Amino acid sequence: MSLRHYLHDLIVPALKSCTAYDNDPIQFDIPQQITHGDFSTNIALLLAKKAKTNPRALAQSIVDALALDTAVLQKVEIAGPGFINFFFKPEFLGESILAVLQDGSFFGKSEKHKGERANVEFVSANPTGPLTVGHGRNSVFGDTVASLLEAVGYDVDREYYFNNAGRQMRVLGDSTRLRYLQLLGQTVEFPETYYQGGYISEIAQTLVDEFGSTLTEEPAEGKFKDQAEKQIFDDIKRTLKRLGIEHKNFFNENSLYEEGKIKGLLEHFKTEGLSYEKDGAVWLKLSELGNDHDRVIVKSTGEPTYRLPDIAYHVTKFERGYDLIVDIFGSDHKDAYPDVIAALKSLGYPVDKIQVLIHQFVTIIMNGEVVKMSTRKANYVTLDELVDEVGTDVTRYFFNMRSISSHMNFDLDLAKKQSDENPVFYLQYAHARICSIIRVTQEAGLQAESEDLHLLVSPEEQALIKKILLFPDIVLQSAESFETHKITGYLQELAEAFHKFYTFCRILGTEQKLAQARLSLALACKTVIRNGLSLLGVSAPDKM
RNA sequence: GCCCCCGUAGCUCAGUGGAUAGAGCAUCGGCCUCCGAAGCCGUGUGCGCAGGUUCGACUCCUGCCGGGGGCACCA
Repeated sequence: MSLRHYLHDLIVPALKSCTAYDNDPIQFDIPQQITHGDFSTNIALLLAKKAKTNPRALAQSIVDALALDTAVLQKVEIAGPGFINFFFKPEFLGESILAVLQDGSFFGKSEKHKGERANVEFVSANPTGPLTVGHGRNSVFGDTVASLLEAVGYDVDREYYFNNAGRQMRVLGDSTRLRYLQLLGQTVEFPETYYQGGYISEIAQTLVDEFGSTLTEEPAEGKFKDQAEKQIFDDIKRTLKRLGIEHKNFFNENSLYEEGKIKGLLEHFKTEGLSYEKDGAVWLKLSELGNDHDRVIVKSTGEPTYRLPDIAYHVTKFERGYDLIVDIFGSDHKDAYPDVIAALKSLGYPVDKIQVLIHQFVTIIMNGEVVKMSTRKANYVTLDELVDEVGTDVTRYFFNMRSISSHMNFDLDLAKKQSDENPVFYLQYAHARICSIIRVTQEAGLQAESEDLHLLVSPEEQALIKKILLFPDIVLQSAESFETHKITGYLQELAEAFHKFYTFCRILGTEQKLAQARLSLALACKTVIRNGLSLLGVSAPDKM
């Protein structure tokens, strides 16, 4: 049980005894000043209005009603306008480290959402070219959100939605065909609007190697498209695997047509009076569902627009029984989802189970200039190239350390040149340092013992202990708010607390009982760093 | 014109309506006969502007200014 839970359970009976408390959330802050206690709550300030009394008086009656255990809490005081500040007993905090050592790799996880199933859809790039640095943010963030959800008990399916039909893919096939013909020595014009990337020629070369010149009459949508799709998809999966990302499901949009989902949906909209025909196209009456404009769902050519399969796709997510449906999009997709959600709502689905997470774009800076990226124009930096330059750990850490609502600058030159100064090394160094301490102290015949953890009362020890005990709260908050950067921020603070502990609290040369307790604390810290980095998909090396 | 995101230290960014707004990098200055100096300690007159909401606003609301993205019978 985290310290916050302890305080919550302590204060609720007191609140009920002296206010009209009806399960409002109770906030426990960690004050910036240590003189304001380990935790602080503003509950008296919030409830004073309802109770028609002044906050300090209410705080006093709450404190008077607390069933205090003096072995756990040293002091509870009222401060300022009516804050209630809690001071834990240092010896109790020291002994709490035992739970971390016992839980090991489970520490930080919980079973709050056990029995619930979640679908996290991310990447979902169509197989028209290699993943770019821009896809990196989506990929890494999505995978980490999935890991966080698993850590709080969800059964998570990672899913990749793709479309291997339509105009984009026809152009891809024809681009490959033209490169093939060029490789055979024919002079053909290669349109500017076609895929310009060098990978197209590589695919064409494999066709030359395998089939020679026998494909000159082959249609673009035959072998050319198939081969391009296969090679590109293999490439995408290989890139993702380098980042430790593996999807359980690859959902092909085409299966929605094959299984009649599209047709059924169209008929449903028609019979419900939610669609109509105009100018030879079928429109969805989104204006009646609370959105601004009606939208075309079937073009006058008879081809559906992306909205129709997107709706059908989300219907399958509900049909597959997920309790939580997470969609991770770049900001260019933000105009699409309100239409999809409105349509799903009209179909009677509980759309509050859907969480749409939109990340802002990554701005790539190369040679001091902003690079505008386009797969078609091939002026991108691939995700593979980024991993080549800075490695998996730095890539994953970097994309996770910023809030997704912020635009992100990615200075490639800086990332390459100063990778030694990347914050991820600060954490890994702390971990490697602890591993080294364990090696050296073992050689000196010292073992970690949990008998005397109450001896850990110095400021540096207490600061580190409090950080460590906070980890389960951070994991839960990060998971439920879908914010991976809370983990990276926390780990920075944890590593800082450790490095200070290391500097001021020596183990070797200290009285044996205290030395054993300190070694236990170092071990607990190692456990949390490792667990935290593991959530992020970053390695925790024993040596660097 | 409409919609979304952003504006916090020289730079990159944190900051669930709480008490004296933080970190990393950069600058300058200290600390290794002692468990890893990839570390520690010190060093800074910063919340775009103007109103409003309230006990309290970087945080919520309105307007303005500035930057990014999106507004197709493309996906």
